[in-house]
Amino acid sequence: MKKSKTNPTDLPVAPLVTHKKVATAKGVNFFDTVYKIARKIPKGRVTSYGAIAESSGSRLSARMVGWAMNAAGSAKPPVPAHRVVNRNGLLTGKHHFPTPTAMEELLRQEGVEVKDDKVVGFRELFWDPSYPGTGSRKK
DNA sequence: AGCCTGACTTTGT
DNA sequence: GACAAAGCCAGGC
Repeated sequence: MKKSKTNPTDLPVAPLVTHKKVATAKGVNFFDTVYKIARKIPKGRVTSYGAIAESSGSRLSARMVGWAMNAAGSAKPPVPAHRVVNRNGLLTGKHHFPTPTAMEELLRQEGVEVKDDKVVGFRELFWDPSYPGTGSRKK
């Protein structure tokens, strides 16, 4: 039971990038999908690339999510990439931020405690785009 | 046009 | 429990 995208909330399609043709020649922008989901992440909550990837269509493409985030810096509206961490709750992408501390700083501002580059209580703060109500992990 | 890398994840040994 | 390999898609060279 993981075939349908299950978009409980029919959110408007992202305006996507204008000045650039943003990848994907297939019609559906993987990036756009990722941005859409990433923007849905509630404040003070975090999610994993795999969760986004799964909601995007395939969790196998978790890497692409990270790649998309890389482009997210130029995406509008800005994507809260700081709320996206790896499955370990580790801020793997912090090095890609303008500053190596920007990510954890942002998380702390939202009430997320970060210890040793990893989210404290990640399991509790984890927000699954497919199960926003329960907020629990599928696993 | 082809090869390599990349902010991940899962499974197997 | 740790290490290695495979799979996904896209971008850069």
